[in-house]
This record gives sequence, C-alpha cells and structure tokens, in this order.
Amino acid sequence: MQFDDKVPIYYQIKNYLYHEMLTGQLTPGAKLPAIRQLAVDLTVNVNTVQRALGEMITAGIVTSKRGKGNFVTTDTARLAQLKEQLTMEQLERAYEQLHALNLTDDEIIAGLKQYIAQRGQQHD
Amino acid sequence: MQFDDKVPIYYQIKNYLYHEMLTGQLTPGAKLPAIRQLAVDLTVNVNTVQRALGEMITAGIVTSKRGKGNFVTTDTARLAQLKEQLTMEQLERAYEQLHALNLTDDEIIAGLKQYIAQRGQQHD
DNA sequence: TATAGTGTACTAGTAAAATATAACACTAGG
DNA sequence: CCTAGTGTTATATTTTACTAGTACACTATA
Repeated sequence: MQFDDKVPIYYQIKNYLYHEMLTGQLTPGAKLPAIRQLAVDLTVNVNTVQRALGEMITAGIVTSKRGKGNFVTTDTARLAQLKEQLTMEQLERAYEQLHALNLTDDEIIAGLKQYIAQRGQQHD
Repeated sequence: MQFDDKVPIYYQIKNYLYHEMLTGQLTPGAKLPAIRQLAVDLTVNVNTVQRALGEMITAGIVTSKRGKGNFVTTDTARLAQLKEQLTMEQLERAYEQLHALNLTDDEIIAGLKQYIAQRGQQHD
C-alpha cells in the first residue's frame, strides 16, 4: 500500500479498511486479517495498525474478540451510516476546497463532470 | 486561522495564500504581508511561514526580494495555470475518494448536486 | 550614517507519529 | 497440558513537523 505522507498512516489505514467494508471486500461479520498480518501486508508496525483499529472499535464498526480476531460489525445500519458519513465528509471537503479556489457552484459541478468524462476516456 | 491537525501547517498556509491570490485578495505583483507579520496573524512560527513561502518561491508563484518583501508573481499565465492545477488535484482526489466508497460516476455527481442544494438552504 | 523594516539562516528543543521489541492474555485444537 | 494463533499492553528509540530564539544580510529613508 502506498501512503500519502501528508496525513498520518494510521488514519489512512482506517480509511483503507473502511473502503474494504464498503466495497464488499469485507462483509458484515467477516473476520479482518490478523493484526500482525495486516502489519506485514501494509509494511507498517503492529502498533500503528492497532491504533487504526482502536478508533474503529470505538466507533462501533469493528468488534474485537481476544484470541479470535477482529470482526466487521453485523450492524448493517451502522455500516450504511458510516458510508453516508464518509461520503458527506468527502463532498464537504471537496466543495470547500474548490469553492476556495473561487469556483462557483455551477463551475464545480461542470468541472467534475468534465473530469469524469475525460477520465472515462483514459481509464478502466 | 484554524488548522486541520491531520495535515502539516506549512501546507495549509500555502493553500491559504494560494487561495488569497486566486480570489483577488492578493493581486499579481502585490506585496505579501511581512513574514513576521504573517507569523503573528496565523499564530505560527516564522520558520513555518518561511517553509510555506519557500515552496511557493520554488514553484514560481512568489518572488522574494531581500529587504523589500515577498511579492505575488506578475505572470498571470502562471497564476492561471496554478488555479487549473489545484482544481484538477482537488477534483481528482475527491473523485477517487468517493469512487473508493463504492459510488458510481452518476452517484458522485448526484451526490455533489444534492450537497450543494442542501448547503444553499443553510449557508451564505 | 543610523535605524527600522524586511528576508534568510542556523541551532536547539518539544511533541506526535511511527518503529522496534517484547511481554502478557485469551482461544482453539491436538 | 501444550502449542499456535490471536488481541493487548508497555517501553524505548527514531523521525519529522513545529517552535523558540538568535544572528545575519539587504533596502529604504531620515
């Protein structure tokens, strides 16, 4: 995994795992990779993984069972809420940043459409 | 000024100053506030301001004149290019983040529109 | 020439993130 | 009971952003 050195690694790990849950790589109730395994996969220290998981546990997204492993919550409503929340956060941040660049609402929407269209020609 | 502690302060200062330039608070050729003054205004250390300015100077957006001050470039093409670049970076990041949350292209656009509409009712 | 205002540079110290390493606690299965 | 696999906790160390303080260099102006 590749990290952006502008933001803490533990924070990026959290987002990475959320992503896995929301795209179906990790379904509700699924067992997460072992902490030590995650640390190896992400070439990161165990404590750093632990810190990311700690916040997810606090947030009620992950359940920890000593000796067994970490599991995605089976509370699908909680997961849906998480997705909603993360989406909103992203939209808000993007909007504010673009607005700060002196773009109008319409320009922001047009810009996004154009970006997606352009991207469609190159990727996927 | 309020900082997000997830990203380096010097980086946020740079974005703040770019913002000032692109919204006309700082016009081409204008003199920036003195480094020490900026440090006071932003309640931040001189060196931190200096680091932000250093990158802007390297990028050719700001010209430094010893004993006189720092000035916004008069190269309006360079400023336009900066705006284009920053806009693209924001769009790309936002798109990728939302895509990672398992939203389709259409959902991303719809989500943004909805967010803006919603926001319009509350703000400004 | 003197002084105030400016940018530049250097050294030292602090705080937080991340690492390295190790020990401890629980669970399942032979 | 023992062992392998798991989560949990703790300590020391390294790295980096940031701060603090100081000194130096250049410019304009009285």
